[in-house]
Order: sequence, then C-alpha cells, then structure tokens
Amino acid sequence: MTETSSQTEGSPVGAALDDAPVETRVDNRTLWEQVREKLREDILSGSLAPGTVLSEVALAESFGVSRGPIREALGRLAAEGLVTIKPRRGAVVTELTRDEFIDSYQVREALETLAVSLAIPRMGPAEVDELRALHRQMVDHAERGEVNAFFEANAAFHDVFIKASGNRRLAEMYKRLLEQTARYLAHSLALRGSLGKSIAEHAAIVEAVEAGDADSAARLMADHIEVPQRLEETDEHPVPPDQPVTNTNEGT
Amino acid sequence: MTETSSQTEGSPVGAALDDAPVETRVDNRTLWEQVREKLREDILSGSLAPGTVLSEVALAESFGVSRGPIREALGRLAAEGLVTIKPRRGAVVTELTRDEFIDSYQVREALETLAVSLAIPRMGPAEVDELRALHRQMVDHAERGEVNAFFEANAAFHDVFIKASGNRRLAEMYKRLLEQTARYLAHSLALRGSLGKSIAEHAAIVEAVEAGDADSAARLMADHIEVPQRLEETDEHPVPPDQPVTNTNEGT
DNA sequence: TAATTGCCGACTGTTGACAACTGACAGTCA
DNA sequence: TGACTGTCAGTTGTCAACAGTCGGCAATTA
Repeated sequence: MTETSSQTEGSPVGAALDDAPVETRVDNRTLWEQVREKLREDILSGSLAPGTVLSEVALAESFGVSRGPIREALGRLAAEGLVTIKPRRGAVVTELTRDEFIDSYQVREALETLAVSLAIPRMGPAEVDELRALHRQMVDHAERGEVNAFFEANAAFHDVFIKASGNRRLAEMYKRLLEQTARYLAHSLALRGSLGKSIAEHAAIVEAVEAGDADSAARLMADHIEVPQRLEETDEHPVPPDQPVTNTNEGT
Repeated sequence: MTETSSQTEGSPVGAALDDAPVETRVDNRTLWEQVREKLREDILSGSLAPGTVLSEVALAESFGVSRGPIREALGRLAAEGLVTIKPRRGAVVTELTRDEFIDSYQVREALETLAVSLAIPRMGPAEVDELRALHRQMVDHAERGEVNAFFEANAAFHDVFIKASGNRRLAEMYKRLLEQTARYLAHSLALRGSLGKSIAEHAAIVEAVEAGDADSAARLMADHIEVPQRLEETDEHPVPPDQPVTNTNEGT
C-alpha cells in the first residue's frame, strides 16, 4: 500500500510495441525488495514450511547480500504476517494455530461481504458473465474432484467482487489475509464442510447479482461467516486445538 | 501481531505489591521499538502532521541513535500505513486522499459489523451495562456539543464489541485502521452527517444487543457502511476530491 | 527565449565490524 | 540427586562509513 513502485509513464523513445516493455527495464528495485519477494514466494509455495527458522546470517549468505536487506525484508514480511519475529530471538515462518486461522478466516469473509455489497451497483454485464463462467468452472471441477482447480476458480470468483468493489484498501487487506490463509487449503476445506455447499451458496449469490440485489447478495455472503463459528461451538475439531496446523499443499 | 513483546510471567522476588511493576523493569525493548512508539505517538497526536518529511539523518540526530533503528522503525510504520516510503525518496507521514479515507472507513465499518455479530452471543450482563453507560455518555456529550469527548465515548463503545468478539486478528486490523483514520476526525464527522443520527443508530444497536438479536444488530451496523457510499454518489464533497485532507485535530 | 545537458548537494541503500543479549550446557555446592 | 550459578557459542541489535541514485540548478546551445 505504501511503497508504491511508482509506475512510470510511457517513455517517448521506441513506442512501437505495446504489449511488452519496450526497453527491458533495469531492475530498479532495492535489494531488500527483491529479497522480500523471493521469500514471500518461497513461503507461499510451501518451500519454506511454517515454523522454519529464518536466520539472518544464513539468508544473507544464501542471497549473497549483507544482513541489512535481509533484516528489512524480514521486517516487512513480519508486518504482513507471513513471518513472526521475536525480539532478539529471530524470525520464523508464521504458524497459524487453529484459532488464529479461524480468526483470519472470519475477517476475510467479512471483507468479502463488504466487497459484494460495494461491487454490485458497479458491475456491468461483462463482470456478471465472468461470474457465471467461473461458477460453471467450479461446478465442473467439483464434480471431478479437482480440489486445487476448484479453489483457483473460487479465488478468481471472489476476486471479481474485490476488484469491482473499487476499494483499494479492501483489496490490499483481502490479499494479505488470503496469503496468510492460502497455505492452509486443506483446513479451509474442512471448515467449509463440502464443496457442494460452497457451490450452492455461490449459485445463490450469482442469482442475486443478476437481479442486482445487493442486499440479499451481501446477506448470502454474510451467512458464510457463521460457519466457522458454529464449528467452534461444537466439538468437531478439524485441527487439534492450539496445535500449529501444518502445510498440506503437496500433491497437486 | 507478530512481534509479541513476550509478557514475562511474575518473578518470584518481591511479590508484595500487585498493582505496579515491583522491580522497575529495565527497558528491554530494542531501540527501534522505542523509536517506533515515539513516532507513532507523535503522528497520532498530530505533532507530526500528514505530509511531514521524515529524514533518517535528522531523526537519528534527534533521537540520539544511528540510522539503523530509525530505518527499522520507519519500515514498520510504513507497513502499518502511518508513514509512506518511496524508494530512494524518503519517508513521509501518510496523507490520506478523500477516496482513501472513504475506503478505510468502509473497511472499518465492515470489521465492526463482524465484531457485533461475533460479540453478541458472547456478551454478558456486564458488557451490556457498559454499552448502556457509554451510550448515555455519548448522548450527554452530543447535547453539550463536546465533539472530542463524544468520539472518545464512541470509540469505547465500539471497542466493547471488538474486545467481546474474541477475534484477535480482527482487533489488530481494526486498531490499525482506527489509527489511520483517527487523525481525520473532522471528516469522519462530515461523513456521518450529524452526531444525532449516529446516536439514534447506536440506540437501536443497544436495543438489539439487549434482546440478544445478533442478526438485526449486525444488520443495523451494516447499514452504516452505505452512508459514505451515498455521499460519494451525490455531489456533496466533504473534502475536495483527490485533495489531501489535512489534520484538524487542534483545540482541546 | 526555450529546451537540453551536465554538475552538484543531499539523501537513501548497503556494507562489515563491534557490542549486547539469549539460551543451553557444564560445573559446583548443599 | 537436585538446584543453582557461571561460562560460552551463536544470534540479533547497533553503529559508522562508503557508494549509488535522485531531483534541482546552472551553464550551454540552437
């Protein structure tokens, strides 16, 4: 949000091609930005599992830079919630306990609800078509049991609302929460109960969108939020309580 | 959220007094943490107005430390949204444009809505009494035109729900948004239209809470969100569009 | 005069070294 | 044997210096 890598306007020289950057731009990013990006990728992809200790000296050697940029990168990632820093104790890839996961999940859903109610008055036929297409994809993937593809389409489905909401801060915070929780796909699934239920709920939302009914669409979205809450009240523990949940993102 | 300043458990030595720290604890915080805290105070209090440039060398001299801790502190504050860092250009106290302010405002209200629906099933008589008391305070302050006192009670009112929600991540994000927007109290007021309306809405919420009706309470809260939206559609500009809004937190 | 080019000061980005702290281990004593 | 204390390696926190980049200003040229 803050450190905008100032998008420069088109340069006058060589303005022929318009799909790729004409002059392969020099990497103007600072070292710590590059480090941060690489570390983020590794964390999100699962190469760095939750709980992995991130030693400054080790990382510095690995990246071939001094400890300064490493510290900077770790600090930013800590602010994003991807790593956890304990003063004088070092950095660790953040582990979410079951409760923390549910907390994030609830907030994420609340943001989605807001996105829906903001987006609907702003959506045109193109966006509605996109929603329909994505919904159909999700149905297909669910029938074939393609969980990962399902979640991908699901994410795209929700992203339509986020983008259409026109609220940039919302988009940032949503993205951040998504990154934090995306590593625990399996548990997200456990919370949802079944793909079928998710699909049914989304179908209802699409209908409301087509009708331009912001209120019921938002209401439908809001009903999601109570799912993890109920799970908390009952004794069905999808993850052992207060136990770190570990990454299960293997095997496609 | 991440850097927990590990609350140490009670030491066995000198466990007589229980209200103040028995052994005046050594300041175990790192330098950059102290710098961050001081800068945050200054920004929130308005001593550092939005747009103020924060030079590393100047701050380093001012604090009597080297640039390292300053950089660290600025980086964290940037991640929190209180300062804006442009690579190789330096740090500036964040200025919110009108649109950015509205964006944050909407997200904040969404989080409050979530807080209400989560909190109500968890609230006991004590919390309800607290709500009633705070509501009465707000009525009094509004009648006397004590705007700042009103907002203080208002903040406490909302904080009851946030705390009672039991969702720590929600609490963190809410606090962060509050800090970002709190410096623009006057504009918050402009968005709201009048204190009276705010009070009426809160009264309705208190009633719903007393009835334990989570759904309508959340619905009442959610209705707030559309206020800034409508203002955006109409041509009433409480702040010039795309103009940085400046601090008006003087007086009292 | 207007636009371009080169220079310059000031600032940030990065580095390597030093200092302080932490947790663990081994040794000592009751 | 058990608890306490001192030491130690490894780590992070901090510092001061160097190098690179940015925007502004002045000199130059058409």
